[in-house]
Amino acid sequence: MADLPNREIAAALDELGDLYELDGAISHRVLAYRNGAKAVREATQSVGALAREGRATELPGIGATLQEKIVALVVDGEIPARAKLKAKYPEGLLEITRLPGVGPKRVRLMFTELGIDSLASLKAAAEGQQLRGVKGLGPKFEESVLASLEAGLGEAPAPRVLLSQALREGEAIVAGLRAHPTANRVELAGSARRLADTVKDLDVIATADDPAALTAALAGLPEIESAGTAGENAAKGRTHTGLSIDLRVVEPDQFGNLLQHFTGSARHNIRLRENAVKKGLHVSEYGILDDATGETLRCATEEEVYAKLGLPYVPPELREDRGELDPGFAVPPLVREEDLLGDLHCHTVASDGRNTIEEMAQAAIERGYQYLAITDHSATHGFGNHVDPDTLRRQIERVRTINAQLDGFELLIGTETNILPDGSPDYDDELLAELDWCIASVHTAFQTPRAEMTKRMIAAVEHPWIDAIGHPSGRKLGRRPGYDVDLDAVIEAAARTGTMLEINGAPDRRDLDDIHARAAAEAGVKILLDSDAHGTDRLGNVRWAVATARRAWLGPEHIANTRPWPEFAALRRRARG
DNA sequence: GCCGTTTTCGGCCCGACTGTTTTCAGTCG
Repeated sequence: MADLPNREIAAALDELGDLYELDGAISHRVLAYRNGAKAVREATQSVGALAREGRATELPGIGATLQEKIVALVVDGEIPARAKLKAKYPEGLLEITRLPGVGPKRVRLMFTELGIDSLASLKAAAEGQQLRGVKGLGPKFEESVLASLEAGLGEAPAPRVLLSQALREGEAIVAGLRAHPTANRVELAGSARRLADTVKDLDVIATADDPAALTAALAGLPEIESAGTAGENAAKGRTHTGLSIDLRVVEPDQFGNLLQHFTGSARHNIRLRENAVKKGLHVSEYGILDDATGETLRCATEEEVYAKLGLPYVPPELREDRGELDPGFAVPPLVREEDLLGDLHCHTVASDGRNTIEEMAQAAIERGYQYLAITDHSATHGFGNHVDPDTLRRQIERVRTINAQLDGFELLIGTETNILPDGSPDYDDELLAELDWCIASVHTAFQTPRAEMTKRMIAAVEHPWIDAIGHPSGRKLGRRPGYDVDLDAVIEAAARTGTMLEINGAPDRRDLDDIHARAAAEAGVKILLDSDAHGTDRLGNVRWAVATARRAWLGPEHIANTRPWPEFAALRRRARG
C-alpha cells in the first residue's frame, strides 16, 4: 500500500490540534499535536510506514496515542476523533480564527451562543450588534471584528515572501537605520535572520543614543510605504511590497536578550527556556532570572545569553529545535559562500539563459571560481531552445576551444539533461560520455505516482554517466510541493552510487530542502551547491543554496564544490567508474 | 498528549496587550 506523504499526515495532526483547541482541550494537549505535526513534517522517512511498524514513537513528540492515530489515518483513511470533531464543528469555524483577536475560545463561544459558523454569519451578527449580547464580548470586540472583515482578513492566511525578497528589503532598512547618526547597533532578527525559506514579517532590534529619534526615522526610509505612530522605543511600518516591519530600540545591556528572543524560532526558545528552568533559570526577552539569587542577568550580546545558560553559541540558522539544544551539542563548522570554488549548474543562450558561454565564464572568474560547468537544457525540455545532440556536439567543441584559452580556470561542458518518465536521460550514453559533467533533473510528468517516480529517479541516480541530480524534490516555494517521491530511497541510492545531490540556489527552489539535505549528508551523499543561473547576474543565487546548507548543519567537507578542481573531478561519478 | 539528572505521574516558557474584568481570560508573538 502506498503511504500518505508526511506532509498530509502532518496536516491531519495540525487540524486535529485545531479541532481539539476549539473543543476546549488544555493547551498542552493541543501543543502535543502541533509538536507531533512538526516531527512528522521534518521526518525523512515515511512516517506512515514507520507507524505501521510501531516505530513512529522513535520520533520526538510522537507517543503511543499519536502513533495510533497515524495508523488509523494511513490504514483506514481517517482518524475517528477527527471525523467526530469535524461533525461537531463546522468547517467555517477554523477560518474565523484567522481574524486577529479571535481565537478558538471566542469562536466556540459565538458558535454555541449564536450559531455563528462562517465569516458571513459572523458579519451579519456583528452588524446586527448581536455579539455584545454574549457574556465576555462587548462593543469593542464587535467593532474590531467588523474592521477585520472589512480589511478582508480571514479570507486567506497571511502571505509569506521568499527569503530573497525579505532580505533585499530588510537589509536595505537595516543599512538605512545604521546610517542614522543616533543609531548604535542595528540587527535584523526573526526568520529572516535564520535564513528560513520564507518570511512573514521583518523584526529589527537596535540600540541608540536617542531611541525616539531612531523610531521616528523608520517612516522616512525609502523602503517604507507607511508607518504607524512611532513610540519612544518601538515603531511599526509596512514596505512598498506589503511586508510589515517591527522596530524595537532597547537598552544596550539588554540587546543580547532581545535579539535572541526575537530571532526565535519560537520552538527553539521554548526548548531553551524549558531546559533553563531545570537549572533554576528563567529566560525572557528582558534577561535571565536566577532563582538562586533572585537577580535578573542582562546580556549585551547573544553570546552572553547562551554562555549564561551553559550552552555553546547556536548560530541563528540552527535555531529550529532540531537537536541544537541537546546535551553534547557542538557547533558544527558551517559552509560559507567564500568556501565555494565552482558552480556546476548554469544556462546560456543555447537553451533558456540570457548570456553566452564566454560571458558566463567571465562572470564565474570574476566571482573567484576555479571552475564552471555549462549545463544547458536537453532536447525534450519543452521550453526555450532545444539543445539537440548535434548542437551539444558543437557546444562541446566551443567550450573546449574557450577553455584552452583560459588560464587557471576550468570551463566544463556539461548538460542538465531531462530525466525522462522511464528514468533514462535525454542523450545516449556515447554523447554523455564525451561531456565533463552531467546533472539530471525532472522537468516533466510531475504527476507520476510515488512508486513510479521513485523508480524513475533511482534509475537516474544509478546511471553511470549522470553525476548529480538537480533540484531533487521539484518543489516551488509558495507554488507547489515537490513531486510525490520517496526521497529517502533516492538518498540511499545516491549514497550507494556516489551520485551527488544538488541544493539548487534559485530563491524559490532551495531544493533539496534543509531537512533532506541534512539527511543526505548524514547518509554520506556529497552535496552540490549551485546557482542554476540563467544569466551572469544570477550566479550569486548560490547564496540561497548556502543558506539552506547552513540550515542543514553542513560544513565545507559535506559540499563537493568546496574542493579544488582536481579533487572535485575525481569525485564525479564518471571518474569513479 | 508527551515525557523523565524531580522517571510512569505531574508537570509542561514568558511576557505584552486588549477588553471586559473587578482580579482575569483570551490572544498573540
